[in-house]
Amino acid sequence: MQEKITDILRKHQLSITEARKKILSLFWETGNALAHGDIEQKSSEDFDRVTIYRTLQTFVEKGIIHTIPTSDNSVRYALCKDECAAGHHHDDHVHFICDDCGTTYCIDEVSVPKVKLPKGFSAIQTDLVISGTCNKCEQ
Amino acid sequence: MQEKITDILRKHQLSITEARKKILSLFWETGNALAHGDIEQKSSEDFDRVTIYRTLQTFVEKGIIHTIPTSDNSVRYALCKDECAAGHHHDDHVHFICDDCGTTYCIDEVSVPKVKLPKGFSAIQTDLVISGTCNKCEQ
DNA sequence: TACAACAATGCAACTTTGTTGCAAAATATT
DNA sequence: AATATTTTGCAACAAAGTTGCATTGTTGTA
Repeated sequence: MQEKITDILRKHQLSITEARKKILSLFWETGNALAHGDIEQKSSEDFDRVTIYRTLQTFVEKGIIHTIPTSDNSVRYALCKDECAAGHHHDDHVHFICDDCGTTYCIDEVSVPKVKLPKGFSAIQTDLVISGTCNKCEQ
Repeated sequence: MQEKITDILRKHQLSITEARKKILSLFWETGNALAHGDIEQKSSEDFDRVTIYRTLQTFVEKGIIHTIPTSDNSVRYALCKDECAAGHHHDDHVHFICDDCGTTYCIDEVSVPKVKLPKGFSAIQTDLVISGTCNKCEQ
């Protein structure tokens, strides 16, 4: 586990620090997406708020995590798959946000369908975000 | 024009005030989506910041405008079509955000494709947001 | 039209969220 | 182990969003 974490950091040419190891392992443990606030709650005793901001920013730039757009002004982050490289994210899976429990899922098995745009519009990034009830909150 | 604006407000059982008329007409004039900041810039001399927050909130609740999720922590708002009612938004069109000029478009002619979700997940709202270059910034 | 009831606004104060510069501490490099 | 480089924490700040309350504006009714 710790081995895997440090491996990822090393692969992306980042120095191994406590903050980065902790935050990265939070993503691995939960499996789901995390907002800045989530991380702050789970590690505010260990790290300064500023460190979390900077760490997340670094991870996004290096292609370790990607952002998920939401309607409620709270960007969430989730682990990227291996194909993501620095500055070039290739996350074409669907994101699901549960209205009940607030959990954000990466639905890897469903990919975002291609869409034809009007003349003059060219797509670089496509995000499909679905909200509703997740499999834990159903019934 | 002014007639149309007051009509919309009346239809949604909202009292006709200067702030609401002004903000609603801003949406009609630009045609595109607006962030809170955009509105504040265009009317900060006329209204207090708080009034804009509350007006936007009211409009969303009444189904006059809808929010568009973005990855950069800046919720944008756009006019709803007639099918939207209080608390029940039915916007199934695609949203496009230009990386160059920042303009947010509602692409009404393209509708969001239906997506099959894993067992236990049920969708209530689906948002498809595409970023790239718009028809004014191309070439 | 004037009046009362109600709703919306502005103001002030506050909370939350995010940013920046710089010295101290930790990490990497030799 | 010593130096160069990076990262972190702190403080101070800027921006974004919220809340309570007195004042103003709007609506419905007489």
